[in-house]
Order: sequence, then structure tokens, then C-alpha cells
Amino acid sequence: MEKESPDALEKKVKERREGLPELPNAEDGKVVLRFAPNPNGPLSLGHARGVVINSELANMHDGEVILRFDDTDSVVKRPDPAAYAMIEDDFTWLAGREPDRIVRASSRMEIYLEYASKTLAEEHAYVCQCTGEAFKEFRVSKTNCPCRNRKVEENLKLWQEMNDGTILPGGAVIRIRTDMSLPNPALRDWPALRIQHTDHPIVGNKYRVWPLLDFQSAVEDYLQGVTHIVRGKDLMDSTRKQTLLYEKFGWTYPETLYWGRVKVHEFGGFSTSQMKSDIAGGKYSGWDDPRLPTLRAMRRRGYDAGAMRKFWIDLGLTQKDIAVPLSTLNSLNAKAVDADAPRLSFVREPCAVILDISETGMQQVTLPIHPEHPGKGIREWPLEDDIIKVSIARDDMDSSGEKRLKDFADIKITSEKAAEGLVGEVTRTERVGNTPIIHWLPENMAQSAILLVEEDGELVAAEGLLEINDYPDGTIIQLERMGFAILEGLDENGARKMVRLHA
RNA sequence: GCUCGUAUGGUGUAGCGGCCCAUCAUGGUGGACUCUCAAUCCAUCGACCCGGAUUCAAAUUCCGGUACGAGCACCA
Repeated sequence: MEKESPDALEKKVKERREGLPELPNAEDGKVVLRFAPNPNGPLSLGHARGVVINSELANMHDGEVILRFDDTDSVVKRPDPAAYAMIEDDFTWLAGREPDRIVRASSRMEIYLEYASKTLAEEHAYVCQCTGEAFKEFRVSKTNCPCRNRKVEENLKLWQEMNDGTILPGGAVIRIRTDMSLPNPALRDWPALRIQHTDHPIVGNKYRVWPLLDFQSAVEDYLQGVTHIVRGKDLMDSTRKQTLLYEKFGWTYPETLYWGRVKVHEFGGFSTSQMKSDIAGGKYSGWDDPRLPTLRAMRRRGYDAGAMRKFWIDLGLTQKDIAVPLSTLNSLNAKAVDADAPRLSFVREPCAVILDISETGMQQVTLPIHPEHPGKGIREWPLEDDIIKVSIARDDMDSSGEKRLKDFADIKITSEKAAEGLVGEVTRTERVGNTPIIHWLPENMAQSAILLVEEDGELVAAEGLLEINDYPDGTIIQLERMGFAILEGLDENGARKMVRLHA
């Protein structure tokens, strides 16, 4: 009765792991992750990895994701008050749900300062008044800095002076007392808080001493009960520094995973601060300028959140530094968007051709809305007169000879009338041979339109004629022979506006 | 300089000592289909950084080398 052959039994098929690997030491339902951007601008494609990985991992383990704004620096990476809401919005769009908790570091300052004075009181830290230069020498020579021996009372007094403004920025810093002979120089008495008198965009001048990332993040992860941290491998030493602090308090450090650097080839050199100044300088129209790698810009162009999630999940969670072409994302996005994208004809830089169609006997042309989904219906282009005027793209005029107007007829250009345009002649309506197919529009089906497209870094508004349609704004369409675009209202001249997505 | 990390087809990725003459995706090539330069379909190309060691058996473990990357900020 054994139906399977012994061979089949031995040859079990090896399963390929789908999606992300399971989190180590994860108890379903109790996992807490966090995504912690600096709110100095909206999220970009690079941040998307953090949103996707963390939210996906939380989904897999029935856990929570915290969106934490690490806004403790008001000098180097100054927070943008408008960024908080943009980031929440970006997060929700990409993750497909809202973060379970939202934490703003700047509104938790009292807590951080309390922990800071506690580390001082318990001799886990000290006030260091050396200059950065001076301390660097102690660090490389593995020698203790003189401030290290200060008594607790003295430290507390200086701490007071740091907080009341007596000590100016740069005058002192709080260092965690680790061990100056540690082999890894990055860990030797690392700085935890510094003085900042620059007003904070959200909380103003209320605080004079602000925590650095390693301290703020360490304390907050503990308070929030974060169980797993996924971060860039450039933060490996942060993990080590923070673990040293956790040990002092008797806390257990979360499981930590790392990813390597990713470079998306087409979006090579964009940083949030660079984009910000370029927008201010008028180089870009705003955060949603189609040339930018921000989530807002990509969303505006028609990128699908699910495709973007798949993109990052497929790249996985490895520590390799990788460079991926945008075409990989585009390929996933095309798959996500194609089935719902109605086909339309767009004639860029149109030129008119006069045609006598009386011999064809055709009164209308019918085309599918989507060639693979006939159920979506058809498009009908009425051809009302014997002499009609059609438009074809200037680019399609380049080569001479016959052309086939898609789904209609083969034509050839016979002459040119200065006023009216070109004059053509229908040679046949049936499809024979392989006459090059071009797309076109009859005059009564054409409305003026512009297509916003990036060409060599410039945003070009390509003028042309779009097939008349009543799809609402935001509809992703496929322009036949050109690629995907999204409908976006009317421009100042009343022309239908489109933004190009990708091929 | 010190410390840490990574190395599988063009690009990503799976692989946790024998199911591996290595997975999947993307890409390239050829073909089929198609009144879109899209989509679909079929076929095909193409990789375990190098050298030792352990083992009956290594992409998988260990050691050394090389390459690349990161940290050593009063940024995050």
C-alpha cells in the first residue's frame, strides 16, 4: 500500500526561508521594538528600512513598535517642528498601521536628568572639564583624566552649575566611568551628557544639559521595556557602551541585531540636512519633489507601501554593506501596481496628422482598459468624420515609412500643409506584417496634459496630449509604451497634470 | 594606530557538517505570445575571497591571510 517510492521519501524538498528570520529569545506577545529617527526632516527611503524591519518583526511576534523621536540635539541636527507629524504619517503609511507608542525624547528630559544625577551620585559617572582635545590624549594613552577622581559632592556641585547655566557649553561633560584601559578606545569613559544653551525648537530654553544618544537611548530603552533593538552596525560600539551602563544599574540589555549600510544607486548622495538646505535654496520644490528619495515624494509618485515593504524584507537583515539598484524596487512596484493601472495614451510633443478615413469604414476604435483584465472594460474612441485629425509624438516621426496607429490602421505621411500639419494616408486597417506600432490620439479624445518627469536631475514638465478620461486624482495609470504615472490634478493652465512613476 | 564587523552568480538573498555538481528574486541572453518598448510564458547564463587545519564528509567548524566597511564626536 506504500505509494511513495523510497527515493521520494529520502528526497525531501528543502524549504527556503520566507521573509525575515525569527528574533532570538523572543516570546510572542511580549516583544517590544523601536524605531528612533531624528526628526530633522521627513522619512526617506533609507529610514524605510527601519520602519519596515521593526514593524514586520513586531507583526511576526505579535509585539509592539515604538516610534521614538531622538531630538536631543538642537545644534548639529536641529529638530524640525514640522517633522514630527510628517514622520508619524510616513510611518503609518509604510507600516500599514500606527506605532503602538510614540515617545519624544525632548519631553522626557526630567527623567534623563534624574538618571544622570543618579549615575553621578552612585559614582558611575563624573563631571569632566577637559577639552575634547585633552581627553582624546587620555583616551589614546589609556590614562585617567584628572577629573576622574573628583568626589561625589564635587561632581554634584558641578552638575548643579552645569544645569543652572554657570558652566557654559563646552565647559563640562558627564562621562560614564568605565575603564580607561579597555582595549576598545570607543568605550573608555564615554560622554553621556553635554551642555547646550541653544534653544530647543520644542522645549525652548528649559534645559541646559542634554543627554547624548548613548545615554538617552539606553535609559529610554530600559524604561520602555524594549526587548530587541535592530540598528545599523555603525552603532555596535553604542551597544557596548550602553551595556556597560546597564551593568552598573543591574539592568539586562535588549537583544541587539544589526544591519549593514545600504546604498540605493540612484539616490546616492542625499542626506536629510542636505535636502533641507536645497529645498530652502529653491533647488527642489519641497520634501515631495519627485526627484527626492523621501517617502513623501515616492508616495506622491505612486510607490506602493507593500512593494516597498517587500523590497526591504527581501534585502533581509544582514550585516553586509550592500548597493542595490532602484530597478529592483521598481520591478516589485510594477507588479503591485500593474493590475489596477488603466491604460491610457499620452502623446508627448504631439504633431497633428490629417487623415481621410472614409475608406476604412470605421466609426470608432475600441481598446481594452487593461489587456490582461478584459473584465475592466473597454475604451471607445469615436471617429466621427471622414477627415480626422490625429496626434502622434514627434519622436515617432523620426523614421520614415509606414507606422501603425495602435489598434487602428497603418498610415504613411504623404505631405505637409503649413497650417494644418502633416497629411497622411491610411494604407490598411488590418494588421499585417510588423509595421512599427505607435500610440496616438484622435483630436476629440485628447486633452492637454503635462507629465512631470526627471531627466538628468532636472524636473521636466513634458507637454503633450492625454487621452480624455475621468479617473480621479491619485489614480496610477500606465501610459502605453511609456510606463507608469499618477494623475495629479490640473496645472495653472488647466492641463491635466501627471507625475511619472517608473517604467 | 586601536577596536569591531562582513565576505555565496552582475545585484540582492537562502543555506547552521552529509539532502548543495547550492535556493529564490532581480538582471542578461534566446524563444513563445501579444495591435504597448509593458505584462505573461518557456528555456538558458551565472557564485561559495585565498591558504591551511579538523572530519569518513565543510559554503557550513577552527586558524592565518586578503579585501571591504564601521567606531574611537560635547551628531544621531
